[in-house]
Amino acid sequence: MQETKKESWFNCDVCIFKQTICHFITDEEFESLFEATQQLKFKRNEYIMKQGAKSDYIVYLSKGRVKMNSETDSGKNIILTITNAPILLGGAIMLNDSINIFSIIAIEDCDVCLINIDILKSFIIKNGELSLKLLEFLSGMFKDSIYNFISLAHKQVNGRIADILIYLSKTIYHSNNFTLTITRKEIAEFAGCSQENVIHTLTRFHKDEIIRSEGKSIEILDMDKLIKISKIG
Amino acid sequence: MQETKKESWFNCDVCIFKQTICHFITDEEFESLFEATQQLKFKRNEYIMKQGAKSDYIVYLSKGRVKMNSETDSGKNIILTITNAPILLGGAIMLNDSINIFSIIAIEDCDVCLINIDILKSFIIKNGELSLKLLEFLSGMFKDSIYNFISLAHKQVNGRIADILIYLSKTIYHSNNFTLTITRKEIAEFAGCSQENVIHTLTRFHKDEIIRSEGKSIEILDMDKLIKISKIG
DNA sequence: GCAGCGATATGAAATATTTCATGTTTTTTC
DNA sequence: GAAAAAACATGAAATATTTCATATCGCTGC
Repeated sequence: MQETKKESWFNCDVCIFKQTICHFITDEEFESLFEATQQLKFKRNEYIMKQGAKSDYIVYLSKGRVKMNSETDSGKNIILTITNAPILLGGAIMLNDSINIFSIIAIEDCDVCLINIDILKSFIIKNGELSLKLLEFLSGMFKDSIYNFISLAHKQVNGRIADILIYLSKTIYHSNNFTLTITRKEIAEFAGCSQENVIHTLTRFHKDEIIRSEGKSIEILDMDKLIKISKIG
Repeated sequence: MQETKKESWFNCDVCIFKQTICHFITDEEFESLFEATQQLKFKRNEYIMKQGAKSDYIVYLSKGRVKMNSETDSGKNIILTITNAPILLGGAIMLNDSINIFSIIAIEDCDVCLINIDILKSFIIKNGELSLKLLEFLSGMFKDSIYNFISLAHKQVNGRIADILIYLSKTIYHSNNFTLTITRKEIAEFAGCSQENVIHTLTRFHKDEIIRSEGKSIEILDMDKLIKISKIG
């Protein structure tokens, strides 16, 4: 992890967070927030936010993809959801607790700004409209994790793998033909089943010509069939 | 469901929501919010908020207990969490969407105030500190549902039933000896397994003298053992 | 107070999933 | 470029869970 100088690394001109917040605060106020912000790069599998740790910043993910991960004492993981930049990741502030109940981990190389919560809160207190706007930003990831919860609880493995393939295609990679940036093990953690079961299911979908699966490369051949499997569960 | 006159039903003097919000808004502002608020009573199994419906209010549960429920097209249910009064239930506003992705259903007779979102938002815009306070109120239910998600994903049925018994004892009924206000079927929907599996597990815990189970009456005999089962999963 | 319905309970058979063992392929490190 | 490690793949056995059939108990409605 490499700490960088201000504005010498990320292209702040196209930053959606900056564009949004500058509607509500002055340039001077933005400068004070920016001075307190850390711009960092994370490599795949590095922790952006650590479960169990205290946290006094929120994360603006300007580039890359992350997973929202929960780990048991015995080292078992569950992925609550996966998400794309650009996005604001609230972690603790979202759930009103200073201790993170899950980790946020890079699944690809990521560009991240760590934004000081106390300064941000001081702007929120002065400008209530800002809080509604930030809430708008912060809620997406939780919604997706609730959809995953619902999938996990309602469906058998076929339906869950179908859900995940659809989610990856439509929301993460924006293509029916994509190169995975997560392993089969991570897909299993996302689906709440064993790695062998994921591999068996992907193989069966490949044989049924629903997908074409060649290592990390996945192509959705029959989205309608996949959606049908998702619905059946 | 019975609509009632203002202040002729609930004891508003002890209302935590009123006490809290009156720190941030004037009596006149409170009056205008109150005039737009509906005070309602719900019986067990009545819908306070309906999945798939639009919603322009948030719910203050002043008395009773509710479940946060998701239903599939085929009628299968999952309970994301169960919660006690007094609590503020945000539904859509929490996830920044006007359509509810889950239902809130009474599991006992409930007293509820439906609070107009637009009026509340107009206060938030004027007073940013209020938004932080409301966020504090609104996040608890989601946090509990995330804990349930994590339990569901990490653990086998024994561990999940143990988790639920602990949660009911410590958070819902505040006693090691309680009368259930949910059925075995609802416990199964909360645990994401079959009703027979819940009954088998409760019977086994009864035989192992971890709990005493007599119909709706449950007593936790060995909380340490239950916690151990919860940890093992 | 009784009949009917819903909830609870039990145990066995069927199904879904995990675990295990082993091998192959791909990626990473030196 | 090669060796080692990680990821992927396969199939069978073991385990967890659901489904099914049946019976009993408790609650609701008339």
